[in-house]
Amino acid sequence: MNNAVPPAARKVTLTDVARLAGVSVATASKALNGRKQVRAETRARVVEAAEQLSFSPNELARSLLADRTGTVGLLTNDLEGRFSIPILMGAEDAFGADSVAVFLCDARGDAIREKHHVQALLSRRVDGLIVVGSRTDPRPSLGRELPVPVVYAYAPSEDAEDLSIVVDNVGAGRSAIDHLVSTGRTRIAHITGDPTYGASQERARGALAALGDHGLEPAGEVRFGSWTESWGRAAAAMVLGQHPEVDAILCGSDQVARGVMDALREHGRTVPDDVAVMGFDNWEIFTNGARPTLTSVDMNFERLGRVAAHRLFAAIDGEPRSGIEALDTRVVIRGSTVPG
Amino acid sequence: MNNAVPPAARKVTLTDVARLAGVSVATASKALNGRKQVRAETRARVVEAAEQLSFSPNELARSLLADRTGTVGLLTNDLEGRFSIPILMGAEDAFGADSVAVFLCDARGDAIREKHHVQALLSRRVDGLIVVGSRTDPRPSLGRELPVPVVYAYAPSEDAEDLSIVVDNVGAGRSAIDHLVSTGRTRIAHITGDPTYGASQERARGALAALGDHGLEPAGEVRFGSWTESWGRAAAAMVLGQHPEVDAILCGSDQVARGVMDALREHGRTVPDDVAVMGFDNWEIFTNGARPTLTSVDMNFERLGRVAAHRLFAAIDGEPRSGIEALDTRVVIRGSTVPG
DNA sequence: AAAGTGGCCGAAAAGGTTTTCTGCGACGGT
DNA sequence: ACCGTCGCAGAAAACCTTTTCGGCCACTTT
Repeated sequence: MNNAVPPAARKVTLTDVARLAGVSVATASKALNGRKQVRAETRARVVEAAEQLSFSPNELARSLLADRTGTVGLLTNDLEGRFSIPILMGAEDAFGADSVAVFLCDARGDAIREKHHVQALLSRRVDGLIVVGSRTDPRPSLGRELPVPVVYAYAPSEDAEDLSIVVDNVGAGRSAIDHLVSTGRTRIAHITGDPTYGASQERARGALAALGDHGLEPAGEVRFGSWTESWGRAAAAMVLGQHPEVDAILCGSDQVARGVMDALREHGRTVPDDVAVMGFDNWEIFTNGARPTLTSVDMNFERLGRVAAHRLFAAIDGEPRSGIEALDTRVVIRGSTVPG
Repeated sequence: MNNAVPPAARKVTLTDVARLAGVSVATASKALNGRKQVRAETRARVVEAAEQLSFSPNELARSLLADRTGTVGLLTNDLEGRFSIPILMGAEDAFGADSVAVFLCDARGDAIREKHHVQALLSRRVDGLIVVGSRTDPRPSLGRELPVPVVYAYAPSEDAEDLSIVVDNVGAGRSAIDHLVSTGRTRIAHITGDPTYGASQERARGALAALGDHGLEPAGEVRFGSWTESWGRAAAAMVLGQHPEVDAILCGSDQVARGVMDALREHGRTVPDDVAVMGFDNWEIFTNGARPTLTSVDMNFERLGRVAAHRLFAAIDGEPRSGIEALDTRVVIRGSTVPG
């Protein structure tokens, strides 16, 4: 009947344990940490005392000596965002395994606030930082002179000496086209989102390159707009008007794809038989709600977070890297490109 | 040309500052902390020395003395979830203002992992905890004997002695009906999600109560299913078959509402002229993508996070509360209930 | 029996900061 | 000229843990 959560973990210190066990603090410390310099019987007494008092060592004091705190800072810029969260989960996952705690900060895209947070994290002596961007476009470096390693995730640092882990958007565009072509499509249009986003440009570049490799011409220019369903509807209507022969539409995001599918249905085209549709991001609330369910390119954000965390570990352990590491993506095939 | 981020923040300690300023560490400390026991000229010298070395005080050492660390733990159970994130943002927001850092932990719904995380947080001497649930249903308490205050957010604790901040789902159901009735609707159906969720039950209860208050009968039984678009489509078809006179459908979530709107369009009913549609959660990617845009009940999650953070502050400062505090919701009116 | 060996434990320092208390010099008042 | 006061600076303790080093004892070896 011992409580898992101690009644008074507050003030109980190693000194108390030592006193109860009738030994010195030094011995108590060694006993609890498995050092070899202590007799089995003594160790048992100390362990029992510690349990009885539900002793929990003060990590602050421990960190002060070790100058390793076992904490890292996770600096994000859009906590509400579609991208930060899975990355954050992956990182939390990779860290959480061992005894690392994660400080979460949201700078909300404000450079001032970001500097402030970095300072606060440094004063808490984090062992490292992961900086998560909200767009794939390069972002300013935190600087080379930080006392701890930094890994940039999703949005790369402008400084090539920093280490950045990003998604291969060009490759994602290529693999999307490859998939569509492999299902026999040849008259492919591309409707995407905000042209100021690096992601839309890179995906389009990859898609066009792959079309070229297959000896195909795109069905009309790439259509940039916004990352919304309504743009998808509008653009799809335009494509159907100008290129009625179209047999596949690659969409810059799942939301755009939803709009496109709506418009296709209203124009009497069936998916995937008349026209195949495909999105990016594999946001399941969109892909699985669609009729038919939506094929999409998964950006593997969680893996990105995990990789970033591992690279940070390596850097903390003295194995720094630099440059941009692009992770590949994966096509998740559903009903919108291959029949039922 | 001084770098905002110091070249060697790593090892510079108060002792270094004191030496450079030609004073003792005690005086340096007092100078930097604005204590009154130091001459203005001396203070200036210390401050200058600190800046020159870009000194950043070691919070660990400081916390060790103060037994306030200025950190709190945020324990969530679905980091990917729709609910945790805004709550987390609100909390981060409320904390971040001052100099509080947030430890983020995701227990992934596993009680063992949760205990583990609590222990880890306590050993890092957090000043308090916020526990965010993934469903509105009550969850087991962490126990009364924790050495720090705890606030439960979204999912209340089973122990009434704990303090829980939740959303008023019953009130949300009522206000939804009130809105529909105020737009002249009288034949109202309710299609909602998973019946095992407290949220669906409570919203339904509130909706039925409000209907009664207005002297109205619901158009058929409440239809429970799942929180998906496809359920919305299926249920809407059933409602139209059995109650063709229906002039409004209240949906248990925005996703369900999207499905319902799809089905209505396919059955030739226009929204909102023939049938008004309304959702819960005000998830903007769904509400704004819909045609017409979707009226929804906003659960004010961010405010919930902020309130939880403030209550935690109060508790840390010695003003604990207990019981369940329900926050009200707010109807966001869009095109699906009132013509554009 | 003296010297050496090994096992076990405790004293003390270290880590960086804040706070309390003591001390020292200058100054005003008588 | 002496005493008390005041302003300012420094020494030291405190927070909690880990680690190094020295010491003690019992035992083995010659």
